[in-house]
Amino acid sequence: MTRHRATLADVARLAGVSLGSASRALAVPHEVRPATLERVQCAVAQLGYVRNGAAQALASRRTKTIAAIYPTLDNPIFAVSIQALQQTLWGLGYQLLVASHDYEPAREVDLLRAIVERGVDGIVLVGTDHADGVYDLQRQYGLPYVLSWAVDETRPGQCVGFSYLDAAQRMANLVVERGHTRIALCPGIADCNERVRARIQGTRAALQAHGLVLRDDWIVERPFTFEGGRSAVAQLFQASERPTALICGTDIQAVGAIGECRDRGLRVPDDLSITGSDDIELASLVEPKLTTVRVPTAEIGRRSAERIVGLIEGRPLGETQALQTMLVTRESLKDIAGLAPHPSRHRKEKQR
Amino acid sequence: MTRHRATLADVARLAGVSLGSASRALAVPHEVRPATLERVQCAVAQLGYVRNGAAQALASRRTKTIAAIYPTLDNPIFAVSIQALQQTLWGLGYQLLVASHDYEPAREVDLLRAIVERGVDGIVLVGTDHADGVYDLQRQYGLPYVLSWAVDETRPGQCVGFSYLDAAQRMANLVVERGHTRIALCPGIADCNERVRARIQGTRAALQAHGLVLRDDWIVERPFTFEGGRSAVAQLFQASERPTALICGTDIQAVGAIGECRDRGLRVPDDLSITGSDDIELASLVEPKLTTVRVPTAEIGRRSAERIVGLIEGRPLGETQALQTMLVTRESLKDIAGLAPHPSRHRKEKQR
DNA sequence: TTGAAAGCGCTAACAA
DNA sequence: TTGTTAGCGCTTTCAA
Repeated sequence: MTRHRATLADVARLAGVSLGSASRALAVPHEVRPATLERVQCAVAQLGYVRNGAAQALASRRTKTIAAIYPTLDNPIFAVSIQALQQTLWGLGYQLLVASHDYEPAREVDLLRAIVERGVDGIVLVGTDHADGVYDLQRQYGLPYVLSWAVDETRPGQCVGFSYLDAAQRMANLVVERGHTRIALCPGIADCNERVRARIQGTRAALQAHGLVLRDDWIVERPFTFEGGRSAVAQLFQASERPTALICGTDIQAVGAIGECRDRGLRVPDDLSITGSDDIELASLVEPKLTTVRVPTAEIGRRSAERIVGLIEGRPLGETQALQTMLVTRESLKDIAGLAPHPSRHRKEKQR
Repeated sequence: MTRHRATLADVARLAGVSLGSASRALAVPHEVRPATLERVQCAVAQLGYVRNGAAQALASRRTKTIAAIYPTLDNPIFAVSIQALQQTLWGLGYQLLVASHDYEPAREVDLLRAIVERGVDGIVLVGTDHADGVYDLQRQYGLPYVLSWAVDETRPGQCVGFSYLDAAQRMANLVVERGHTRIALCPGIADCNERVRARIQGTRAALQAHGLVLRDDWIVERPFTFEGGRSAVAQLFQASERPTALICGTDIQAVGAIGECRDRGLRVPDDLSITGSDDIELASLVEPKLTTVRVPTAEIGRRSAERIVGLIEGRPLGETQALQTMLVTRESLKDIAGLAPHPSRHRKEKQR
């Protein structure tokens, strides 16, 4: 209720110590005499003193704040990761500033500039594909940064993620092993998104290894939304030649695709197998349950927090290594090996 | 690449103007001579000058940052709202600091204290039910705040939300009109959450108005997660007497409940009608599609941003009024009016 | 272990 | 319109 907040000088005065001692009592309590400490603490309580962060930041050159820039905040995969990031940072004594660029590269540069102006100790970005301005700003101001959802050998110690390439290959292998040869891909939108490109590349490689080809007109780039998945199905089914399997870049797209199939009277997986990626909680709640690849969503948030703080506080945590992903097979992917469309094939189905 | 960032003094020196002019050129460009402005801008560009936010905050007593404290960040309803909040704030020239307390009141006080220390211009909270410490801190430091997801006549101009009471009543009315008399409620967890209490109260009132009662053992308090919905169904179906309808507090719980029913071989809505709330995108993608109540999720984020900034900048936006909600009827709620449990009844089913 | 004092980089009041 | 200057509240030498 006082007109202005008590300052540290007020505290020092009331405690009968110097400004320096008061500051130390708060910052390094073990370096002041217990008696001094107590008097300061008492004065703090009495005045309801709360530190002025701006002054502290100005004098110490540390803001104890990390900024994170995401494509969007409302994709569940990012939301879960942000939640873990924030919680971990809080445990480490840092606050989290968030922003989203909605997949617009230019916007990301603007955001970053504003954030640098505002002052943060470190930055967490998503992926490796950023406008030059992003890296320029970082270089210029020597801000520590972590690229989450990424692995990049050229940036040891700055990435936290898993291999999208590997995950895509394994999923494609699984689909092929289940007997599919007419496979479509709804990978997201490749522009400015190396994760989407890795997905395409991995899928293509896996198909080629089996003597199949990933047709260009069956790569349907759509946003990472339910609607994106819906519209991919709509697009694929307006052509005469149709795939038997659709590999989606995210579970969200896959669920949207399933919904669109239902609305069109297509049975999943009988008429179309659909797979997702991420293994969000929803994946096992939809009908049919989704075959997908589990990715370490919360772990990425947690480790990104630890790593950026480690970088800031000069505790390098060693090189990063790719986190593991895991195929989760459920009902949305049908085994059609042995059920050849025309000629019959024979092959053991169970357990491979 | 310079060892330290250029300061405004550097800019002023290079431009051959005073510190004050340089400051004004950046803050109020129309109040300096065009020639001066240009020289400053030129120097800024040449030095790659970026303002020091801490110094600016210290001198001006404004941080251009808003903090928002949410129960969790990964509930889609909050994620969408946060996204809108952040985008709107960015347009108004503010940054967003976020934190989550995981429904622990004590944690919220800690977070708020840390945030106040760090320095923000205003705060956005969720709901009205907060530990005393929260309001104490606010009062003590005179921080402007907005309560989102709330309506409260005692705080004119500080709330942005809709009436949970009204929404709950209307949903309960709908369920009763469809012929249900054995109605269970999975409202969330009431402790420290006035929204959940309003839901219970509204549902109870609606039932009473129809001469029905909301049985205490059919109020199943569960977290706002898929799992919460699952476990509500599990709980209800271990008793011998069973409801014909389950009203869930969120779509997430409703989808979890549907999943649990499926796993137990119960048909929705034939064996159990299920309704949700929020009308998240998923609501129309699950099978059966969810009857729910649409709430203005993004609008709440947007308006909260406008309101908190209005409060800070002394542009009061007038009293807040409750936003509107809308019942959305889909397949998960069965019309059993006219279909008596044993004796058969006849009545037109379609289109009501 | 403590106190004194010099900034940190900027804003804003005031004077010119 | 511009320059000068006194802080904003804290951290951090340096000396005592």
